[in-house]
Amino acid sequence: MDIAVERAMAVFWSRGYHATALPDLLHATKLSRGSLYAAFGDKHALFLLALDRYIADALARMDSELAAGREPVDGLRAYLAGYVDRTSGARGRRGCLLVATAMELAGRDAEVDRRVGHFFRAMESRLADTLSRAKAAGRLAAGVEPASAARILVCFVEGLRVTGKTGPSRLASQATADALLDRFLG
Amino acid sequence: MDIAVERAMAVFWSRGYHATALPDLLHATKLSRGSLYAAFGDKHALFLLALDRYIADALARMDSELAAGREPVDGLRAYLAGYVDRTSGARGRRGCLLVATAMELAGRDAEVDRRVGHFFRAMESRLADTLSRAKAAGRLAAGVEPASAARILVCFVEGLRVTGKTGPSRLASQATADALLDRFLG
DNA sequence: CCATTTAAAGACCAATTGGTCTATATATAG
DNA sequence: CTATATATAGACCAATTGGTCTTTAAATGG
Repeated sequence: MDIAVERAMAVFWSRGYHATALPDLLHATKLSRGSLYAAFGDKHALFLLALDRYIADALARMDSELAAGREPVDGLRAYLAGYVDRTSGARGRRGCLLVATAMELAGRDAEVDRRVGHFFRAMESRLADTLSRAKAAGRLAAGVEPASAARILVCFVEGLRVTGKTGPSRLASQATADALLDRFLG
Repeated sequence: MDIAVERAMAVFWSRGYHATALPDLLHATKLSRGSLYAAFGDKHALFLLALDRYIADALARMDSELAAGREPVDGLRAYLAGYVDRTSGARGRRGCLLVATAMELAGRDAEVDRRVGHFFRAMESRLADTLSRAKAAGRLAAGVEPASAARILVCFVEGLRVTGKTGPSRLASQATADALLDRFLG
């Protein structure tokens, strides 16, 4: 049933929660109505599974980009490059399941609230760790605090996902990300 | 009919486009079904009017915060403080009609695309102008380009709107905004 | 006070929503 | 080969969707 969650995730990702109708999910998962309800309960439960998978994928990718064995500054560059890639052109227009969900459902769905909050905290703490390692290696500019720089980066990349919906060019986005990182590096 | 658009805006703002049902709009505007359709055509047309109003309000506020007669750095501080206020606590949880709309409808609704694109361009150009004035006054740190700093700020404030859905504390958000601005100032 | 426009109330519509259930087909196990 | 479990297709459901239309009430202008 793993593949069904992945396919459902793709539909919710492209259309959002409310705009995804049951026939969309049946078509994407190639499941019958009965099988889908037997396996997942209802639309909302399936959505939460899809969201969980999306979050797990994002955090796993982050862990590999910011791996402890790597040069922290290289990790940050790879992390930002990944976001630039995912927020430019057609991939940018597709958007982000987590940001779309936060805007559509957070504050009205406690299960979503928990997941969104957890994701932002997890992202921020990984960035703060990496920035601390960079600072210890003397790679950060004077006066840059890892904790607040991490919060800035979280806002920046989530903002990239928003502006990315207009499908900006990769070049412009990359230059913007580079300019921000340059402000942090010594 | 101005007040009706304003009330409709408040509903779309709180619930999003798809989750707003006609009875919600009728209740909020205190209009009858017939009157609403006679005045605005349909749900989608009313939504676009509400979005236009939201955008006009945001740009007007920005023009006053970043007024040409003012010290540009003071303007930037006021601008960021406004975002901090609107993205913390309960106001943060309410979210942003423009960001929610971008995530929910951009790429599937050409009228929305045009408006979202216009808004981001307008915001970026206002910020770039203000940053240029700051640079001319010698208030910018060495190596800070107004154009890319403006794009960074657009991403940052839109990211604040996303993370704001978790209702963070005003203090933390303000400290983050201050830390970012400090990276730009000499 | 009357005539005319304007708006309100709400019946009504077909289509769609998420969800259940039954009947049929298909595997699978013995 | 047969018995049983599993999944399919799709009928069916009440509720809700956005939207129209008619009837009644309320303003408004003369």
